[in-house]
Amino acid sequence: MPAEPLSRARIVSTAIDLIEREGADAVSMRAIAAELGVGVMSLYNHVPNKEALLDAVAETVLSQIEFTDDPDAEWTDRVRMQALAFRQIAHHYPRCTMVVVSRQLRSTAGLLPVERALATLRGAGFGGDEAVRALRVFIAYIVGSLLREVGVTPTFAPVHRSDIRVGEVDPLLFPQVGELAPALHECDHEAEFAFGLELLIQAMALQLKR
Amino acid sequence: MPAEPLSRARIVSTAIDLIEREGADAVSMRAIAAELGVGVMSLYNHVPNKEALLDAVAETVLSQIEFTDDPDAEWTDRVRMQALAFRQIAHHYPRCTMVVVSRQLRSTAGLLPVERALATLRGAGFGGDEAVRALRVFIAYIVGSLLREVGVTPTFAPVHRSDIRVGEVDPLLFPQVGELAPALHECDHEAEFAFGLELLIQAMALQLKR
DNA sequence: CTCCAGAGACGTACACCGTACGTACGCAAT
DNA sequence: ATTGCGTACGTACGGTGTACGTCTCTGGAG
Repeated sequence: MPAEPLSRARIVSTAIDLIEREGADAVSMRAIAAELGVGVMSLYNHVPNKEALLDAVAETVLSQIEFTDDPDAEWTDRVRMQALAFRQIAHHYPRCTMVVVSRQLRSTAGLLPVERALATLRGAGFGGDEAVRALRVFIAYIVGSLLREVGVTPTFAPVHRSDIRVGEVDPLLFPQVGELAPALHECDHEAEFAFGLELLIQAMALQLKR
Repeated sequence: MPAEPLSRARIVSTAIDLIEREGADAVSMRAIAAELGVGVMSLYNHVPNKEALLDAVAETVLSQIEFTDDPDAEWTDRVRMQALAFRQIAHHYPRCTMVVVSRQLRSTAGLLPVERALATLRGAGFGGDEAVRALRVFIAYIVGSLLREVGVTPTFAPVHRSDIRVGEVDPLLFPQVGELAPALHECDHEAEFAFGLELLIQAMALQLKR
C-alpha cells in the first residue's frame, strides 16, 4: 500500500487542513508528518524548512482567490470585486489568514492580485504613483479588517465566546465604552467591511476628479 | 550587590528591549532571564506565563501613547492627532508593533484609546453605532498600515535590504508591476499613512453631513 | 532572643519543537 | 552487476515553555 507518494502539494494541503482545524500555533513538522502517516524528516525531501512550507501555504491559499473581473464594468465595481474576492478566501481559510497576510511573497500568486489592482486603477485614470498609493491604502484597510475579522486584532468582535460582562468596564472611567458596549460587542463583519470599503472607494473616486 | 530586586516592571521592560534589539521571535523566557542575570524560573514569580508577559508588553507600549487632545479643536484634527499618536509609538517600538496589534486587551491601557476615539466621534455628531463603525474603519486602516510599515505585511516597501532586481519580475506577466517597480520599491511611510488617513477623514466628514 | 511562616530565587526535569546527519532501500543508467 | 541517486526514516542536538521541589532570606509573633 504505497498510499500515494508524498509530495510537496500533499504536505502543503495537510498543513492547511491542520491550521484550519487546530490553529496556526498547533502546526509543527511532527504534527504534519503524523497526519500524513510519515516520518518527520521525510517532509524535508520536499520542503526545505518550515518557513518555506508556510510560504507555500500562503501561496496556495492566495492562488485560490477567484477573480471574476469584468473589463467593461466601472472601475469602482471592479475594485470592490477584487477586495471582496480577497476577503472571501480569508473567510474560507480564517485560521490561515494571519499566515497569508504576514508573509511577503514575491511569487506569481502574490504578485497577481497586485498586478490586477494596479491595472484596474490605472485604467480608471490614476497615474502610476497615484495607483500605487491607492493600492497601499486599500491593502492596509483590507489587511486590518481581515485581522479583526479572524480575531487576532482587537475590537470587541465576538471572536470567541462570551464574556458578556458588558458592565465589567467601569462606566466612570469609560462612559462611551460602557454605553456603546452592545454595539462594540456585536459585529456584522461583512457589513462593516463593505462600509469602509465603500467609504474608501468613494473617496478615491472623488480624488480622481482632480 | 542586590542589583535591584526583580519585579514585573523590570521583566516587562527588558522584554521590550529584547524585542526591539533582536526581534519578537528571539524572545524567550531564558533570554529574558539571562538578560536580567537571573534564573529562568524566577520570572514566574512575577508573571504567570509567557502569554501574560506579552500582554504586559503590549499594554506597556500602548500606555506610552501621548495623547495631546485639544477639546476645542475640530473633530477632524482630533481624530488625525489620535491616529498619528498611535502611529508614533509603533514607530518608536517597531518590532513590538506586531505584538501590540495582535493581542486584544481588555485592560485600561487598551480601552483608553477606544474611549477617547469614541468620545471624539460622538462629540462630532456621530451616533453611537456610527461612531463604532467609524472607529472600526480607522482601526483597520491604522493596523494595516502599521503592519506594512514594520514589514510584516507585504507591499514592496524596502523593509529589508535590496533585492533591487527591479527587472526580476516578468514584465510580460506583470506589466504594471514591472513598470511601477520604482514606485513600489520606495515608500515614504509617513506620507502614505497621512494620505490614506486624510482620505478616510474626509470621507467620514462627508458621511457626517447626512 | 527564638521560631516559624511566607515569599522569592533557583535547579532539575519533561514534553515538545525545528532540523542536521547518517542510514537503508528501490529504481535507472551504466 | 554495479553504480549512483532520490526518497523515507531514526537518532540526536540544542532550543522552547513551564510544573515541581528545594533552598535561602526576611519579618513579624511568642
